[in-house]
Amino acid sequence: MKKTETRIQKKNHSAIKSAGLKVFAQFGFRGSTLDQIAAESGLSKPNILYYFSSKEAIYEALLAQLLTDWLQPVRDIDPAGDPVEEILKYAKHKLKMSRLYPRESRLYATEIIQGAPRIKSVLTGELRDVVENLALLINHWADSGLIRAVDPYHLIFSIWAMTQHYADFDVQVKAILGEKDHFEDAEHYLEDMLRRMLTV
Amino acid sequence: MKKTETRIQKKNHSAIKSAGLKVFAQFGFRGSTLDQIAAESGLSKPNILYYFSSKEAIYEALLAQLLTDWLQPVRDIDPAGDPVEEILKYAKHKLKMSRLYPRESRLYATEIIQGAPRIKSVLTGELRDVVENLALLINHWADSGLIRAVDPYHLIFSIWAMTQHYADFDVQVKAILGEKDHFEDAEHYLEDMLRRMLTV
DNA sequence: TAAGAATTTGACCAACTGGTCAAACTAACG
DNA sequence: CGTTAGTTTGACCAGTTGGTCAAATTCTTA
Repeated sequence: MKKTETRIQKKNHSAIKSAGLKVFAQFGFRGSTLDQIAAESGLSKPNILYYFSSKEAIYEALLAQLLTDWLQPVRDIDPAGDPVEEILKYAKHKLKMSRLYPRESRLYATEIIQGAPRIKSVLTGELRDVVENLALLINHWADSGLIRAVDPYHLIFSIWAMTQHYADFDVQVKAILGEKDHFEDAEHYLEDMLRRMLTV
Repeated sequence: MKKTETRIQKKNHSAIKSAGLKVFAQFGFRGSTLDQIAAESGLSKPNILYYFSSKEAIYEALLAQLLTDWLQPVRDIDPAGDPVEEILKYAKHKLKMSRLYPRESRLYATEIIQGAPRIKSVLTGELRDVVENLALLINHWADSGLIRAVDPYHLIFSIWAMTQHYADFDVQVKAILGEKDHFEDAEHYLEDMLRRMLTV
């Protein structure tokens, strides 16, 4: 039942979302204007509203996409794999997302900081379930003696915090470390930390 | 040369800053309105502008205060103290700030995420210097064999990221862990992590 | 308690906001 | 090529925004 988009629709939908991401990630929902998105996308304001019914619709389309991309890698953790390597794989994946898609990370961060008014139900629903399952798996691994016993929730939080930090606080990191790429060192540190935490 | 504030000035300056903190921390600078701050503080909009020359002036007063409070505990680290305990003391202090002053943390986070347009010079100046000194100290401790050799910058980032996470991502943490206080567990996890990282 | 200083406010303004709409324009396709 | 569906826009609107200002009110202090 999915209407096929025309060539122009495809192009403009994506141009608007791309511009919206740039603007919303920097100013948050209320701080962003349709005029900014219009300027950034190269389309006129009425034209933007021809493709999305409102400013809010653009924002929500971005959030929806984001949440999917966010949750998938958690689900991809293999209960049958090597525990330390699986957690490390996940952490490195998140770090890579911070490097490649810092704006997505910032958009998510501003939404959460503002109290997550539009996605609270996802947080207490899908996200919570996914995290709970992962926590159970980590506890199971610990019980089996495959990793050291740690609080699974705070382990997950620490991975999120550390990886997203490099996207969200990018200017601060760069102010301190300079402009050269610091992700390699970050990955090394993260790996070292997780191995120390998880190795028996 | 500091003009002494009248009783009313003292009261209203602080009421405005308190209201401004609440509003700015949630919506960012551009997303916040003077009307919101007026409503929150119980003062009229023109009255607010009698005490602060502009919306921006309120925001900047808050940021200035924040940066001072932020940097002091780094300076308080004692080079003559026990390295692991000093770092732990600092990390716990930061975590306590996240618990007691989450709005300050969120205000800072939104400013940084938005590219730190008004405090970039502080980041590349004062903050950078303070962090550089701390990094030198940590390296010195490592050279003396008092702690394990770790990248001092990423160590600092990991402390910032993990502690501020509990303030900035509060709704997400609560969505996953429920409403009960989780700071005790967080502190235990943080201490465990740092000891593992730093102990030779 | 009266004068002067400090405080508060209602009315107002120009710029900007998200959004509408009819008309004009362009692409696609038989 | 002509018709129609899809696209784009200029003009416009009502509500909100940060900020001003003169007048009114309240405090302080001699």
